[in-house]
Amino acid sequence: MKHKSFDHMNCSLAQTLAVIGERWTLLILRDVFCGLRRFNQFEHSLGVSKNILTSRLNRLVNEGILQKRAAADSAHPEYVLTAKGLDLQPILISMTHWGDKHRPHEDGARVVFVERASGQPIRSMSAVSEDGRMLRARDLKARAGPALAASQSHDPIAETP
Amino acid sequence: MKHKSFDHMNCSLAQTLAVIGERWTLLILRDVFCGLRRFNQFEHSLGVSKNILTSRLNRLVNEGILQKRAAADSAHPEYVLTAKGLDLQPILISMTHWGDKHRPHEDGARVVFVERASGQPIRSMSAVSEDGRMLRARDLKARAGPALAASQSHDPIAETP
DNA sequence: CAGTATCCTACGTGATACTG
DNA sequence: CAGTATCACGTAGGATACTG
Repeated sequence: MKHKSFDHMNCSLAQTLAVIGERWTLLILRDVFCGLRRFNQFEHSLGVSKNILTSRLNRLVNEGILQKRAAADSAHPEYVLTAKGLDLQPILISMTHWGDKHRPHEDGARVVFVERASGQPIRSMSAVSEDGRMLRARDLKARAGPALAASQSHDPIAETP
Repeated sequence: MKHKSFDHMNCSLAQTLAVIGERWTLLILRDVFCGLRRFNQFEHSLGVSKNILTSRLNRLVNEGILQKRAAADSAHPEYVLTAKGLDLQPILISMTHWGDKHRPHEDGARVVFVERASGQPIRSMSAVSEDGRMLRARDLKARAGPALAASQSHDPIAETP
């Protein structure tokens, strides 16, 4: 009667959740994306217990999302994103945009993602067609890929209100 | 000594996690995006207990992400996405893309998102500049917005490996 | 500072029986 | 079919003391 694992599900979303689906994990990653690197910093930023933080960091290292290494200037270890971890950024940004829009702060945006070179804010996250047009949710359709044999393909969002 | 709630955090990502951060919630939403609408369908698709499913669906309805209504053709209730729910799509797609890339199935993609009109697959999710260029993770920077008063703005991903 | 090591709680979860 | 209602269980989570 253990908790069911998502690992066995043949679903890319479930696979992702199996890795970053625990409560604190995405908040830790947010901090890493914001430039925090040390155990100490995470602990104070999040107010999370040491044992949980340890466990989550180890998990992320084992999954190849973070790399643990000795910092250049000090003897203290630090955690930095791998390429695999950097690839999580669209997820983080999408969630941040959604929270900003649908659970807004009265003073406005809490964080703004800008292009490093120009300082200009990015567009809100959206699906984009091959030739670069922004697509709304109902312009899309999910189709079963080669790894999903005989699954009936429902029409994703036909006639939503 | 309760579990800490994320609600009070002044962070858009935490706000989002407070709503959709529980284990089953995103999988339920995936099913809704894939066209499932009825209690029965979710139950069989996910293999989740009725009580959990009930609780999650109620939560999503209360948050304004799903709308519960009587189906046109039958007396059975059905759950459909609201506009607020449809806005979650970039999150779902981002997570699906990540899972497909970093925990791949040997046969290839499990699901492909295509443009409804053309049938052509969409681009992989990415941040996009105001003038439409795709931006990589390290091209971006997070800046504190108006609602984040005196928070020190670390440099997000300076010199990651 | 960066963890380990304990101990404890309660929430998320699961199985199943029951109901309109 | 679409839930409610119980009951039981384990894991995430939390607090704190301790260590190299």
